[in-house]
Amino acid sequence: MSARTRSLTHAHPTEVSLQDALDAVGDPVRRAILRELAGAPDWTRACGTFDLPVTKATRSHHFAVLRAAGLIEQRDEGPRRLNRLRRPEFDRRFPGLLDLILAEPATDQCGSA
Amino acid sequence: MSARTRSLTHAHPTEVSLQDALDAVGDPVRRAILRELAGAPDWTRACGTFDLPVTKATRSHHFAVLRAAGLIEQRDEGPRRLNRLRRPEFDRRFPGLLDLILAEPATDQCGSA
DNA sequence: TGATATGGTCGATGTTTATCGAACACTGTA
DNA sequence: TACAGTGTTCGATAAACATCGACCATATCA
Repeated sequence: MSARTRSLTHAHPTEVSLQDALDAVGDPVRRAILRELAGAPDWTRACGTFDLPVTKATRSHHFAVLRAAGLIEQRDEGPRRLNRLRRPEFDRRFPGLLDLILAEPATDQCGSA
Repeated sequence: MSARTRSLTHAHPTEVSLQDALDAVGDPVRRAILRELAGAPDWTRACGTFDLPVTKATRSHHFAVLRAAGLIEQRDEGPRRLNRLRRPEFDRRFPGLLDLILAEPATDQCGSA
């Protein structure tokens, strides 16, 4: 993680388009991340601790998309990168959307195996 | 329109997955259709009357996706195919989602030009 | 019957994107 | 310093999918 990369993890977009939000939420792996994140206190889950059927390269990609969409926030804690669901912020911008995602039952493919 | 095709336009799916709903709503052209449809009484708009930046082949494809997702219903009226937004049904299945789409401002690209 | 209008189907094309392995960067520890 | 653990970046690949032109089917009207 370079200094440049680290600074980007803290910055979250001021205004996210509906298109970006729907794209972010349109992937089942990313929805699994959101559900798993919603079930834990803030800043307790590192990226590598999620139960996902993809390699760490793909995993890193999905976290970047969620970050760009304003759905999560990240903070470096030693070698790991801890996550927080930006629930109130996202709810204010897109009321009801996150509730739909979190209400979705987890599949065999993505998480809760 | 064959008899087979016509019967399919009336049938709408009993249970739509969140994935299908998000896919359907993830395209800007389809969101433009939904917004335009929401601004008119039921069964007053034929497929060809929508202001869309695509050819009729693509248009027909988008209407089929919306139908499969349970977002619209279609009925043949002579040579045209009239549409109805299945708003109460969709709202009951995915509360808040359609509201987000309809609240989105129309772009230059898709509709309300 | 022919002409016109509406809409669907088919095959091809281009773009987007999810995915992976490999290499790299950083942190913490022995 | 060396090593192990965590996460990102890069290049390549494959699968979806939005798009189009061309053709087909149906309905209405002259």
